[in-house]
Amino acid sequence: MSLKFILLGLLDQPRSGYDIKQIFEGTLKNFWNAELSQIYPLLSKLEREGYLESDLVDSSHGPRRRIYHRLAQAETELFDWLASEPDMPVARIGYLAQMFFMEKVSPKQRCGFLHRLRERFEQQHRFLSGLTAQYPLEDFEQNTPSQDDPQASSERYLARVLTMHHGVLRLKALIDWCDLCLCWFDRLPKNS
Amino acid sequence: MSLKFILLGLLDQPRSGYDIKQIFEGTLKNFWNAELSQIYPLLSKLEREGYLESDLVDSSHGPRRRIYHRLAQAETELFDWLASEPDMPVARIGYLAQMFFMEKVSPKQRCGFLHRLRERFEQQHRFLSGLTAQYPLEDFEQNTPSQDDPQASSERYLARVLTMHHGVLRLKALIDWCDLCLCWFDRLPKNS
DNA sequence: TGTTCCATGTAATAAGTTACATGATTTA
DNA sequence: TAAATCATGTAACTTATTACATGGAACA
Repeated sequence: MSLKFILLGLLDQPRSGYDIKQIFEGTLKNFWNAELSQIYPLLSKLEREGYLESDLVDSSHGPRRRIYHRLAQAETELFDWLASEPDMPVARIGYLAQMFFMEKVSPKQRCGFLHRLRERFEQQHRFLSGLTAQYPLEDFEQNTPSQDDPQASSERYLARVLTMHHGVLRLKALIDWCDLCLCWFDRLPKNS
Repeated sequence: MSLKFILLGLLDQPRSGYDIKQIFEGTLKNFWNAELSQIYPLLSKLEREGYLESDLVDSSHGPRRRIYHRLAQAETELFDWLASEPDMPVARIGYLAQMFFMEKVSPKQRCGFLHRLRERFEQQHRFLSGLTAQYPLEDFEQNTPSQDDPQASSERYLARVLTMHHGVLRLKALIDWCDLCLCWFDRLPKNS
């Protein structure tokens, strides 16, 4: 159900399904993803249900594009979703399921697994750290210049910058956890 | 696909679908969940495919139970899964999707949302902290007594204790993130 | 006698992935 | 001329959720 609201949220300005997929690939992929084969049918369903309208627009450099824009009903339900309870479904963490049974394999395999896991976390952490460095929180300070345009600039994007910080803090904790695991696995006799 | 291996992993001793659901509710729910309506059909599919066998056993206090046990093929594929790459599908974090659009609502609603989120993390963190306290890592030290029984006790469960620590560290980071968000939202003018 | 727990299943629906099909335009 | 990118879709399949159906045993 969340994907519906993500699409409605991204249509704060008119966009095509292809445009939306670019946004998933570029910035949203840290906390959500959707394939074009899921986006296109859902957009047309939302149009049938009265959330959206679309126009076919010729493109200067490719085939015609179907550009969607959102209607009043979309904004109402979007705001309801934002004001409702935090969406926290059951976590499904595949690598932790593997970890749960990891006692079954050799110490060498256990450590190999954790090193590979750590390296992946490390990569994502480096990427997100670099990204957040480009948007310092200090720029959102209230006694900063450019208070003349209350609607534009800084305030509009604070929430989005904070979503990046979520990844940074989370990944740091997961890297620490890998180190904790490697540390304790090493204290076990190597003959099991 | 992970659920298949979780079921195979849990069948290190003979169990029924109902037994397995109890384990999900009790300890696995921190990183996975499955309903009985998913477990029963998958168990019978895995039996058809030659991973499992089952027997109908009368119960002293209720209807007869179908008890599954795993076969050689199950163990082979289970070990392959454990030695393979860490299973890290695209994260789908609904509350972060909400956060991404949170600029659209009032500061009061934003903070309400984050306080509710923080409270949920706090609850889970308290629960898992209490649980890990019952299984101190020090008990797994290699120069500890009871090295006389190498197969039993401590070593067998270290990986499982470490999966709990994953939750503790992760939730601590998420609580810190909520505090960071609340701190920076408070610095914004209250009139938007 | 009603509620909870034990126990196993099916059916319908929703959400997500992979594969397939089509065709224009741009770039190497 | 071949490959990559732009652009929109359908079909088949897998995974997960919710609702439904059944019936015995324990307990209050």
